Amino acid sequence: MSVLSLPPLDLDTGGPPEDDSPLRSVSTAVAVLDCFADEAELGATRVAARLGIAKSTACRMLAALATGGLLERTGSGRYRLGLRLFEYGQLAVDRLMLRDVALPAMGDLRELLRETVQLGVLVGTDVLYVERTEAAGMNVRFRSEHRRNPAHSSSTGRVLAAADPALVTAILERGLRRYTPFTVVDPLRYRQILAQTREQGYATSREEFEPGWSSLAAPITLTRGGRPHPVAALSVVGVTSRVLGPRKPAVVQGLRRAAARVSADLERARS
Amino acid sequence: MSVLSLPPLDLDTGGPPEDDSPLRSVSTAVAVLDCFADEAELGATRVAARLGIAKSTACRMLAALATGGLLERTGSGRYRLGLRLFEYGQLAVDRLMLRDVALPAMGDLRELLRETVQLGVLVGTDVLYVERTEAAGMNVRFRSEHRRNPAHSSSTGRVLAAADPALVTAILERGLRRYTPFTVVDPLRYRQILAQTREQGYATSREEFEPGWSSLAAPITLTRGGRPHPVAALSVVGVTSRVLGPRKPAVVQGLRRAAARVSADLERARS
DNA sequence: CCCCCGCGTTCCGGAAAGCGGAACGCCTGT
DNA sequence: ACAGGCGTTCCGCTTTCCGGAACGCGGGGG
Repeated sequence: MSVLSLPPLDLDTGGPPEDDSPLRSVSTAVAVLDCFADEAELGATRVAARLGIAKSTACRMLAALATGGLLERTGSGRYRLGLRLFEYGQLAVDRLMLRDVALPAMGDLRELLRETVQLGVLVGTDVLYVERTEAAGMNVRFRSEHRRNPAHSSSTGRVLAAADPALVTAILERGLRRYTPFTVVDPLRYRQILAQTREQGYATSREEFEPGWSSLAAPITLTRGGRPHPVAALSVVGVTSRVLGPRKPAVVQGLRRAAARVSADLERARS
Repeated sequence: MSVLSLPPLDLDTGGPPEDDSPLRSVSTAVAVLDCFADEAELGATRVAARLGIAKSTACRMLAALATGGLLERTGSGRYRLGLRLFEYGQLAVDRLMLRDVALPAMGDLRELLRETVQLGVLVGTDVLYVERTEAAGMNVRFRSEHRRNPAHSSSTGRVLAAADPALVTAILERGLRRYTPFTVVDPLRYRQILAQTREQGYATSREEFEPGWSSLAAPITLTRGGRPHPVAALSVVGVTSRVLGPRKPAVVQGLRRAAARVSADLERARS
């Protein structure tokens, strides 16, 4: 089912050892970390092979990262991502002062619509979801393969791109990859959709990333320099007939109200 | 109220530039990251001052970490923790195959007791909570200052230390710091409590970390080498009278059942 | 309005640090 | 028992990185 939705794969991992920057050791250390995005456990030999560096170098990198707490040793001498990364990651999100502000509105919206509600921000040309409240009764916290989306095929990405011409350029340069038969891959059509998004104040994505699933998104804005500027987006995702069918007006209304509420609360929180 | 509960502060940050390891640049890069545990935004000058390194060095470190995505540039030329850290952190927790397995049981337990339920693991001599379901109706996701606890004063830490003599040694070496008038700081009494924890199969902490709040914890075990070995713990935290008063037997029973269920599910998941 | 201070960044030479190749134990699977 | 693979260590050469000083800029005070 979700075999189609392979994660977009990080840029330039697995290729040559990396180059374009000072501090070569730090760059390779980051590249080593990146190796663990794909595999849960790695040893020095695997890492050395993937990055094209000497085994001894890989071993030192792993050891250094482990003493720093970014990696942990598993019993068998291999390594995995360390829990200190979890702490740092939580701090990174906390400091956006976004999740805490948005959670109440997200909970209410989920209750109102009985659908999954997501809070997404932009990272590069991808959308990263920093919080999600699941629709169904039970908590199935979102798994890694659904934590990041290409911006062009998600409603969240569109609502953010609609107000950012530079981002649109970057997205088009990267190319509109097709994920389903419905994915919009024509640049002209994509720009039309963005224009429509600007007019409406919300965006939709009809089964453009995963068959059967659609989403709507509304921007969370922050007033910068007099004009409201989107910094994140709230989105509702669900089975197409449930979110884009007869209930669509209700979904849109609830979504826009929730996004407006979060925007106001965020404005207040950033005193 | 929570002024007492200062986070335990990471080891060896803010001192000399770090030393005991090969790969000096990587070590200092990690030290640079650590600087951001305390402050949300930092520039080259501040970092250089904190670590006792040259300003130029700090600048290169920041730039390298930023190109790696571990840091992000804020508008004014300063830096903050990057969202890639959030991704790595989520991956690190996902790969424990713990949170997903535990969430259903945690939700049920919260419904049953109407109290906050936590899932904690050990990192060094601290307890790190990787998931928490809040008691009250609404989601106030746990803030950074309550995401990490010293192991000696928390029920979770005791349930984990009860089965790990080496950990007890480490905890005692570090010292039993006092947080409230009720914190157990006598090593002998601490060992007695651990013995009692071993007998009972669960641990308690009566206002030993924050006045008014107490907790109970039960171990999540994994059979390794024939014997069950605790790898995490479920805990219930609430106002003392509500969790250690007349309801205590019910809390203990629910907690133990939930922990047993998670242990069984975890055993099954690690096929 | 201009100046000055402080910041982040860049440049450069000396020198220490890290890279790679090969050798060493250890565990596993046969 | 043996052999293959792993993570780790050692060592010399060379590369890369550190620190100090200079640069450009932006903001706040005179």
